[in-house]
Amino acid sequence: MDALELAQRNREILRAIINIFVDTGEPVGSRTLSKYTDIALSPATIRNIMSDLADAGFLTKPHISSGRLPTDLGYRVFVDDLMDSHTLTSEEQESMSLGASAQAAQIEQVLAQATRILSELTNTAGLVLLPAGEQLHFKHINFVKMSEEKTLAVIVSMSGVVQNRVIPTETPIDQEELNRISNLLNEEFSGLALRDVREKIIQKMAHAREGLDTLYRQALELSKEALSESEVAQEPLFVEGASRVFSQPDFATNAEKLQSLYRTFEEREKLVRLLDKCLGSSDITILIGSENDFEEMKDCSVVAQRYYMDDRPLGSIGIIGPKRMRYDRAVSLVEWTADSVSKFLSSGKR
Amino acid sequence: MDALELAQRNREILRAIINIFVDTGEPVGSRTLSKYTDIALSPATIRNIMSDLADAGFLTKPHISSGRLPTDLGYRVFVDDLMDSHTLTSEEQESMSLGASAQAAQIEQVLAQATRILSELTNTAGLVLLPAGEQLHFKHINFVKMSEEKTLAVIVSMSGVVQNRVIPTETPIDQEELNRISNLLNEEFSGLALRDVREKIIQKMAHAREGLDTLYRQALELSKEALSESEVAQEPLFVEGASRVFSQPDFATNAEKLQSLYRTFEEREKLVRLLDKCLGSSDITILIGSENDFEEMKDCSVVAQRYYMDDRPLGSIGIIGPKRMRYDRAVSLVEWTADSVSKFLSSGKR
DNA sequence: ATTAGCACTCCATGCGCCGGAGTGCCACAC
DNA sequence: GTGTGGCACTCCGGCGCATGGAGTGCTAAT
Repeated sequence: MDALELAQRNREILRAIINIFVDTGEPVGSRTLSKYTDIALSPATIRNIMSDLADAGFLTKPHISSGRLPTDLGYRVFVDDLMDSHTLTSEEQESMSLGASAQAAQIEQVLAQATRILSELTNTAGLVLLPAGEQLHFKHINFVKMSEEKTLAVIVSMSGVVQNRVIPTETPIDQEELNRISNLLNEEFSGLALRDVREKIIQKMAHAREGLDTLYRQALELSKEALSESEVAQEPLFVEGASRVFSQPDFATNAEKLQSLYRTFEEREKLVRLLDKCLGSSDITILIGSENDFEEMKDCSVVAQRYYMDDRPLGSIGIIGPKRMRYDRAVSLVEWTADSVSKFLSSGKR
Repeated sequence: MDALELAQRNREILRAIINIFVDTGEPVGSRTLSKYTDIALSPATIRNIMSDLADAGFLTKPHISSGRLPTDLGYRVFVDDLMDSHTLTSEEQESMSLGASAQAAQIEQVLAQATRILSELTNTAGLVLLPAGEQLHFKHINFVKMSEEKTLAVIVSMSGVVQNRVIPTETPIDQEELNRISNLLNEEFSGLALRDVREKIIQKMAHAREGLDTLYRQALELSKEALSESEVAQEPLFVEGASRVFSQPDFATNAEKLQSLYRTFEEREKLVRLLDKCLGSSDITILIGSENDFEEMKDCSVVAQRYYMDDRPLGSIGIIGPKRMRYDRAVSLVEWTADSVSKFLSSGKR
């Protein structure tokens, strides 16, 4: 029998073991299994099967004479093949309704709220990657003279994300002129992807070096600076409820791991990378344990999904929690959240 | 002998005990004290003095037969009267130089960087309260039409803080008109404190209900919404290096306390309140243990100081760490940081 | 007033013991 | 050959106990 096409019975047992382990956190023994499930087999038989499953790499045991628990691979086949799909209670669905209060809110606040709720419902850390870089489309730009040497650029994207950047200016430009420049740019670039705007600007600047009037050249100069890719000011990620992960019994014991986990959450950079990976796939992404490539998160899993504005993917939203989690619930809730957010952001406005 | 005017010798011993305890984290015994300090007294004598200091409320002991450690009150007299002032190394001073790279940065980034460095140098959590509310002065406002029902207001303050807010609009206003409104407001209100702007608007609206032309009335209407106090969108606080606090040996053992500490740092609201309290005093503020009124932070101390822009206090910057900290260093570093930031923000621009 | 000495307390550590849970394997039954 | 009962073995975790070290408080002597 091939490892991947397990006999139905073996699959059943693997499923039961994972369900119990997720519930209790204790390694599962053969007696427990024969007693507390409807599997009509003796412990001895179950032991044999468990041994097979262990040989196939789906189960492991912390000590030579203890019960079994799933490996990353075990979890993987579980989520891929064995998992029941979880249906959300109507309460759960309702608590995610981004109604009323969100109506007059900025996109950031809506996303933050959705993430907070997601974190609460799953008892894990909620994450959301904000629209940035490639995903942004130009809506409006505005320059404010802060001092003789500094100009502030405020860029509003179609999705409602606002970015600011300070631009050092060698020759002072007065506010009047800045206003005219803003108008010029707003007419010309409205609706384009930021990257296209960048390209266009560079093209124009290269194309007609002198032919343009000074105002227009200044406009290009400024906007090039304002839109430069490097060093985005905004933090592109919100994290909500990280403490929920820290206090999971799976971690709370191990001070070492705990610390590197803190730091990972604090630096955020690795979290960004994980969510960014999810942004690449239209399906829900599940990364189990070492499947995310960060050593210090090898006991964590990520479940994340893209959200959209009018069918254009903007960013991703999801959770990170202990490997031992209710994947069925997590998947449903993340999907539901991403859906709710997408609906909210898209034209119908719910 | 009054408790508050201790004999010089007793003060010396209290100082020594606190210094040693801060160093080692272990309760200090009489033998240690007579051995490792230049106090020329026998352990027995020291025991008597320690007993006096304990009676006066400056020392306590975790167990009946263990060494002594300072109470909150003990720390208090220490920082008020006994502490040597710490002089920063030139390295420390230099690492806080907010030079070059910060030149083209927004105020938020400068503050964040200063806080990060402060956190590193003190090995505690760095906090900074951003300018908000009362502290902000109107520089520039700008409206962007997001959709038929939503207008985005972008408010830039003199200090360079940018705030956004979404305003629901019942009757759509087109961008042209919004631009004119922006210009109107910018001319009228430039330089005023936001609160004064608010007041002025309300006055004007009450004063001449009908006499005004529609554009002007719309302008007032919109700006009133945009400047409304309630629910500031921005998070008014940055926290850097919170993990440094979590991993202090003083906490790492106690899972209970640790958890409520996580949450406190995550909610941030209490931290905001603490820093806000510091904003009220021109002196450096030190809150030891229960002196901050939050149960879950009774093992933490706060050291914070205001920072200024051109002699106007904008916000406060400081640290929060375990009660058992090097107060002398903390004070010097916080003062130095607040100073550096103030200098940076003020007219000379360093 | 200071100090030496002594009895006492308390904590942390190490050790041995034991019970419980579980495995692996062997031999037996169907 | 597939499933099962039985048995020996392993390992963890909790408990009791002894021990040593650090430190105090008190008393009596200087």
